[in-house]
Order: sequence, then C-alpha cells, then structure tokens
Amino acid sequence: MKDPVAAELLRQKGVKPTPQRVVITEHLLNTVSHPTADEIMEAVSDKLPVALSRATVYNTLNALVEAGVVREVFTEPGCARYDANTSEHHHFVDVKSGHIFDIPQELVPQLKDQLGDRFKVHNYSITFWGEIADADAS
Amino acid sequence: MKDPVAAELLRQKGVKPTPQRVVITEHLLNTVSHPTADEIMEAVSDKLPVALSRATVYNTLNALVEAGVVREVFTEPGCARYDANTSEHHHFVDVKSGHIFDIPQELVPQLKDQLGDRFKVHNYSITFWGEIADADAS
DNA sequence: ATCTATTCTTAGAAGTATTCTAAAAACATA
DNA sequence: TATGTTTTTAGAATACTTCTAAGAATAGAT
Ligand SMILES: [Mn+2]
Ligand SMILES: [Mn+2]
Ligand SMILES: [Zn+2]
Ligand SMILES: [Zn+2]
Repeated sequence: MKDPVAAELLRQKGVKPTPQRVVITEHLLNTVSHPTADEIMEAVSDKLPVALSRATVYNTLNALVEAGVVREVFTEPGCARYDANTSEHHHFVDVKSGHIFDIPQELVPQLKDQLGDRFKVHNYSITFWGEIADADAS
Repeated sequence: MKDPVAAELLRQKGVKPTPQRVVITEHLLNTVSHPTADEIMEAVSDKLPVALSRATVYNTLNALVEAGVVREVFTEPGCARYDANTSEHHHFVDVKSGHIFDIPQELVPQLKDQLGDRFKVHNYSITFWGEIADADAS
C-alpha cells in the first residue's frame, strides 16, 4: 500500500518530498522503536530504486528535525535516535532490552515553573532507566 | 597547596590513587563546569611530570564513574561530561553560554513513582534548556 | 523542448569522541 | 632482587556524523 500521508506531512512542514525523504519519513511514522540513523538506513535502503547514501540519511534526518517532522532523542552517548512522535513526551529505557518507551507528558508533573525565576526554562527532557514489568511490548 | 582529599576519596572508593587519577579527581572536585574528557586532559596535563595519554584520561574517567567518584552527564550528543557532584541532581543548560548548572533534586518533584506499576524506575535524569536570569554565574 | 539556476543525492574522505592494542613503566609482594 | 600484576603510554582502530566535490534531478523561464 502506498502511503501519501508522509509526502503530505512533508509538504505541510515545508520540506520537498523527495523519494528518499518520503521513505525515511514513512519508516519513522510506522515504528515506535526510536531507531538510529544506521538502523533507518538499513531498514529503508531497499525501498528505493537507487543506492541510498549515508549523507542523505543524515541530511534528511537533520532536515526533518529542523522542520519539526521528527524529534531527536538522546538516551545514550554516541548516537542520536529519531522519533516521529513530536508531542511533548519523555522516555523510558528498559535497561534489560534497551527498548525505549514513550512516556506522555501527562504522566509526569509539569516542571517548567519548578525552578524559580532565576532559570527561564525553554524545554526539558526526562529520561528514565529501569525495568518494565511485562516484557512483551517491544 | 597539596590536597590530600582527592587521594583519600579515591582510597575510600577502592581506587588506587595514582598521580594521574589524583590530579584528574582533584580537577573535578575543584570545578563546577562539567568538563569533557578533552577539557580535563587540557587542564590537567601540565600538573604531571610525565606526558598524559588520552587513553589514561578515558580509563581514569571510566574507573571513577564505575567507582562512584564522579558522574557522567549527557547534555549534548557526541561527548560525555564529568561531574564530581554525585548527589542526586539534575542539569540546566544555559543555551546562550552553554554553561551547565546543577539543579538539586529538591527543586523538582520526586518522579520515581509517577509512572505506575508497569515501569520500575531505577533512576532518571532531567535536563533543562533555557536562559539564566543574571548571567554572571559562570 | 531547451536552457539555466537551484536543490538534492552520491561516494568517499574527513572530523570528532572514544576504545583498543601492544609495549614500557610503575608497583606490590616475596 | 626477582616475579607477577596493574597502570600508563603512543598510536592505531572504531563509531557516528559531517564535509566535499561532482553528478542527477527539479523547477522556471524562454
Ligand atoms: Mn517516542
Ligand atoms: Mn553538576
Ligand atoms: Zn519519543
Ligand atoms: Zn551535575
């Protein structure tokens, strides 16, 4: 099934929907796994008739972040992960499996105004590490 | 002034206080700036009679983290920062200057039990980005 | 349909942070 | 002192990301 939603989303956000960008965006829209650039490259390259370059993957991801189509998530040093869930939310890392779960903003108290008037908070992110009770949630 | 406190701390934590380790620990105890490995190397290498190797800096920092002498802090992709403040606390990054401030645990609500019983939280970290009111706080 | 300017993609090189390797030095113990 | 263990060292290797320079695709103007 072809999926016009990715191309449409890109257009809305002012990003020209090239095949490479569409296919990467599609992949992120259809996963909850917070993949790295490498994982995205791996997953996506055979959906294009031409060779896909590392540079294009990184260029595209940077463009998507810039345009607000996806979020960059940092749960570990060394590499960024990407997330098509752009709502305000936080992350839980299962230390056993490495799986990353979304924690909606509503589950944690609003922290913007906790710090007093010395610190003007633009945004913040919370990363939780721990174990998840029933492990069958990928 | 020589400072026996670093060596003593290392001994307490079960790390043999070699000159390299002492000098790196001393530097971290005497700064609030959350330096990177590179910045530590730069700051410390002329306090030793011998050449200091990158590998030793990284080995030492890993050993110190392992032993609980310092904390690793991730506020940006690409490189780790180090912090001799091992109390539970969080971080505020001034987006103008890049300076990183400690936010004591008491300033934010306890989040360990917010997530329901599905997620067993071992620990968590909050990073705030924003601007600081009076900028003269280094 | 061509021409032209701009944007996008490509392969590979370069850059940056960190770890690995193998050998030398320092240290501890007998 | 002899011996084994730990630590440090310089440089190579690795991992992730960005840069470079050239070609391909695209869009607009003629
Ligand atoms: Mn997410
Ligand atoms: Mn700190
Ligand atoms: Zn997310
Ligand atoms: Zn800190």
